[in-house]
Amino acid sequence: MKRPKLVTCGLPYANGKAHIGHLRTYVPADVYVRYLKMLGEDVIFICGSDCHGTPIVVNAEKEGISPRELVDRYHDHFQKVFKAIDIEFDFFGRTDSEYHHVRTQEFVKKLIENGYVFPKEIELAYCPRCQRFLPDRYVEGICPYCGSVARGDECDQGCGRHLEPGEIKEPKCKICGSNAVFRKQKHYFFRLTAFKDFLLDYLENLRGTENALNYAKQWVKGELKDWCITRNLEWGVKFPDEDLVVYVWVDAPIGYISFTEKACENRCDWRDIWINGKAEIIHFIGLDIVYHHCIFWPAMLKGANYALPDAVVASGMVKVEGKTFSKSRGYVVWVEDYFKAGFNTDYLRYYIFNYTSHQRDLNFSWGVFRDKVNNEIIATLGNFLYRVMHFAWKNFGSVDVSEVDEEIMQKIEETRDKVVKALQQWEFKVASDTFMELAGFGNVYFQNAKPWELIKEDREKCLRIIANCLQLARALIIYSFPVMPRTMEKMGRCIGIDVKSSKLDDALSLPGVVRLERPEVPFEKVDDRKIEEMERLMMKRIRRAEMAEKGVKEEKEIVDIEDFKRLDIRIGRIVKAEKVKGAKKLLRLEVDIGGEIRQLVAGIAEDYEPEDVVGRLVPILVNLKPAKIRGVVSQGMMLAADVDGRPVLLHPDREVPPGSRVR
RNA sequence: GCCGAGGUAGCCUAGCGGGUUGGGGCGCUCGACUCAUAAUCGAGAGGUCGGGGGUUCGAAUCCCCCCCUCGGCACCA
Repeated sequence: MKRPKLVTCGLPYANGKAHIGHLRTYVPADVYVRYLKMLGEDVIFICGSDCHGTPIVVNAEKEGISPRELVDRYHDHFQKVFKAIDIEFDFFGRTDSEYHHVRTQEFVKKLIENGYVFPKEIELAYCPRCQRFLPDRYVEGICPYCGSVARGDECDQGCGRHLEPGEIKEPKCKICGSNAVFRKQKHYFFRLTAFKDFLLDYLENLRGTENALNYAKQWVKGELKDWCITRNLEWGVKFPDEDLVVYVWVDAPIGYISFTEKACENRCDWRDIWINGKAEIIHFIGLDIVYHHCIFWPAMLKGANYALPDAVVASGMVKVEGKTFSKSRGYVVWVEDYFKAGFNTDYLRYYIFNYTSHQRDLNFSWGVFRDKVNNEIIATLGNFLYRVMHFAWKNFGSVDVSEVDEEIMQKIEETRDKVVKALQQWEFKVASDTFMELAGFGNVYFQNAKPWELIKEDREKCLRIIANCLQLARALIIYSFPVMPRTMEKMGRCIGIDVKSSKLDDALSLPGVVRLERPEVPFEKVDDRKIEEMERLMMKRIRRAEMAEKGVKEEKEIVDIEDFKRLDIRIGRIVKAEKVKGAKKLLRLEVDIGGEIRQLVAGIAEDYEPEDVVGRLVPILVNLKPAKIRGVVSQGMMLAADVDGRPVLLHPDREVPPGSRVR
């Protein structure tokens, strides 16, 4: 009997909508689990909402609702999303439920009992008006080193230094804006430092993706610090005998245990998995939470006498159209957007699973999405399935597939072996490329065998060819089912396979007589107009975010033509340019504005060299009140486009005399 | 700044215990075919292997320096 497996996904934080970054972890995990099941493994797949923590409390407050109401909303949302995209957890729980609190408290008590938790007085920012202690990200003040505006724990806009509690000057509460004070308070710490040797040893044997393991090993070799595991909040799991809750990163991973308990009800004993170590535990996470899963979590488990994870599989981060994923800057693809577009959900599953190595960053692009769907899924895989099934149905109706060429069976078996091997190495792109290659092989075979000619001359021979092709099609449907379950279930029906209950090895056995139904077209093409629409939606979102960030209003107030006429704008020719001493952004320009040479200062030195601009025609606002900049008098202003804060020079469509008016 | 991952043709990538002309896929060009969703099949063009230096008879592959991208840096999920 093989060791059963428990597969988990990093818990989505119930504070925002599902986006493509979430799917980057969940889709491959789901596909992996489906393959395991088709390999006959006993596997439990769990996940759930992470419901605690400060941001949820603060956001709920902002909206004037309770944290639970906020969590309800996103918990439901995620469940709907997962259902819609065929991510099938055996259990999807939530960390604000009773059973999870019970499990967490028991866990923490065990840590205390084993001597791994100790109290310590620390100084924390406290807002007298809100009457509460403030997490660092809700404290704003002045950096004692450089004088910039800084947040509680780091001078994020200035010198970048890490700030210790109590260091920041003039602390203010970011929520209500009033002055904060520092107060001492007793908190509890987890003795992470006691686990250094254990972790070094453990990480040597932990399996998973290298990006996670190397990163964790490096951290542990350095200095570990004990870890504060309590917070001043009402919302969360109560810390035993204190008016504090446990830190969300303590209780969230314990969700893996409490959700397993629920998933195991009437099925198995969760203790076999989490206490007795009888199952293999595999965590799928995003690269951003490696620290918690490879360091905190194993130490906690060890400290509380639980079983340890066997593998941590970390997915790379998602970029959007080449830019760093950012909700606030608009570089985000919500799963809802995708649903609204009405695309087959299997496309997105394939795209995410196949786009690049699981460990690498995935650069989401609607254009690439369209190409992959139209050229790979449809042209290669879909076309092979359809041309074979359609040909067989139209010409024969039923085909005896009790005998298939050795060459074909070998190819099918090779493909299975390669897929399985790739999965074991978490090389998901390789796994899916492998069955796509089989589809390519099928197309070549069909093309070379020319059954459409044979049917006229040698019906028997044609039938043998088609039997071979049908066996290839069966294999393809089975092998690609975990990635594209919805479509492959449909295609399976046309060819008489119940894929849902199939095993991978079924592709290696012969079905006998296959009765064909009129095949459905497996996939609809992705339309360019739809893609353009999605791109426009994203551009709109990005632009709106940029506006909001810069604080620029959509349009300035309406002005009279007379107001505009007051501005004297002319085309001038730059006749001389040099850098302003001591200023890296400034150039001193001499500009011919039509019989008169003006001196002005322009902030373009970071983007243009003096010799690049001499001779150029540029628009100049000549009646601007003169100003002294860095000791140099500027009699006017050169106009330029502002692109992300960088100047881009403007010039007339054709040569015009200096002094020409702009109106 | 520190740590990790990465930088190979327009895009996705293989190769990285050094060794015959750096593989594959998409796109592109040309040709073939028509069973099939203008799908398929064949051929071809396209690369200073991030930059520079070094080791070597020989480097994408080893060493040094630099540049760029992404993630993390713990009381922030």
